[in-house]
Amino acid sequence: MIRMYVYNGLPYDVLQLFVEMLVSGRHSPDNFTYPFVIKACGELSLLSLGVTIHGRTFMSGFDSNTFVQNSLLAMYMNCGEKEAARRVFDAMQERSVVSWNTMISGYFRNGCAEEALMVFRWMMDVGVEPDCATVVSVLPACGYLMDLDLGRVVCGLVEEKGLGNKIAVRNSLVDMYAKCSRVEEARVVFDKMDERNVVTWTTMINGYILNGDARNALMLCRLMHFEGVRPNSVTVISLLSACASLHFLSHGRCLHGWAIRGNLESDVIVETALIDMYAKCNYVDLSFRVFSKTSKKRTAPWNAILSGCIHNGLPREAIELFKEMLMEAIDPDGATLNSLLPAYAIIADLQQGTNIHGYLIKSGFLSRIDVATGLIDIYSKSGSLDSAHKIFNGIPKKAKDIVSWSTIIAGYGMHGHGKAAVSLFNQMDISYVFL
DNA sequence: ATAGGGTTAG
Repeated sequence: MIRMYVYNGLPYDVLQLFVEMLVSGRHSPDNFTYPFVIKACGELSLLSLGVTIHGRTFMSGFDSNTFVQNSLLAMYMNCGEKEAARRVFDAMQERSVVSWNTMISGYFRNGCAEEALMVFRWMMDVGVEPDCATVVSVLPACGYLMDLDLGRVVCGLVEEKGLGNKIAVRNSLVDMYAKCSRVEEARVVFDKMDERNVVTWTTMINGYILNGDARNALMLCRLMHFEGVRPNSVTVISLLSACASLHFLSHGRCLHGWAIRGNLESDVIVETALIDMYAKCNYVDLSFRVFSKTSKKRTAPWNAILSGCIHNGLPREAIELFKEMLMEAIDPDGATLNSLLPAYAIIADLQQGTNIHGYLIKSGFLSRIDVATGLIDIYSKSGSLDSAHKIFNGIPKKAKDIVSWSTIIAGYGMHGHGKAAVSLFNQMDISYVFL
């Protein structure tokens, strides 16, 4: 019964049934029950319940069962508790390949790519035989860290051990090469595949875009269409960004059509990408048309329309939209402000600049270096070099970066204070220049 | 019977 709920994706019902089982007291859970229940806790990110059940497995002696331990590893990793997972892993007497794979993918998903590679190397050192899941867990970490050498080692393992039969394994190889800036090698793997799915095509298309080759990305789009593979929302988003960077309006409109036919256009991320594409093609009216149909409960489409207004020389509209956004109680984020602040720098109105300064203090966004830099630019373009310098001085010394220095120096320069600009330039840590 | 496994915007 519990298994049926797991297979049908009903983790909450799994837990309910487990509680009923405990309350009735007629049956006690065993080493087959616990993995299902622990998995349900992980899926729902119910850490405290997971810890309680971990305690129960300990009391009943099932915590030495490898299946139970592996499900605990996965549960802790799903809840972001990598230290707890590591403690379970370290205490394990017997580790299966699943234990190692869970640690590798768990570390990577929790933002610890280095640890993921460390576990993989450790696994190889102790002579554990890798499988398909090992490969698809370790390759994203290689790509993220651009560790091409290790990526090639894994590629060698795939050939040597014959792990390349699954499409997912080849897909992750394509992605790894593309992320390591080896788009030609990615293409070699791609061309050698005798079976490809929508993820394969999307990964290769995205690989070209990542490497600044939007034209080849769009070329591949034709081939994909020709082979009868239907794009999903990820594919459409990648292709829209290619159209945006090339200002290919007609191709972008065609993709908009694909999105509508594929029922993808109500996906917020797709809507956001459409708004962005139309704006970058300088058709912000079309961006507004898409924006008017979005749910407006999410931050992303607002950010896209704000930056679209700036791109199309509409700073006042951007400011109005931001006010509307606050009225609708949508939470702005760092990206919202990075899109908005240039609007104030363009209109160069000191009063309005002071108003937004107040908002940045109240909201706490001023502690972000990029936001503070945006405000320096607003003040210097509005003619208040004093205020600009005060903001600049407010940034801790070691947090100052090349952008904040350039902004304040440009401020002095544009007001004809050449000497002050040069003096500031000389105060700047010269190592920035070479970064 | 039970555990792990690919691509995602601003």
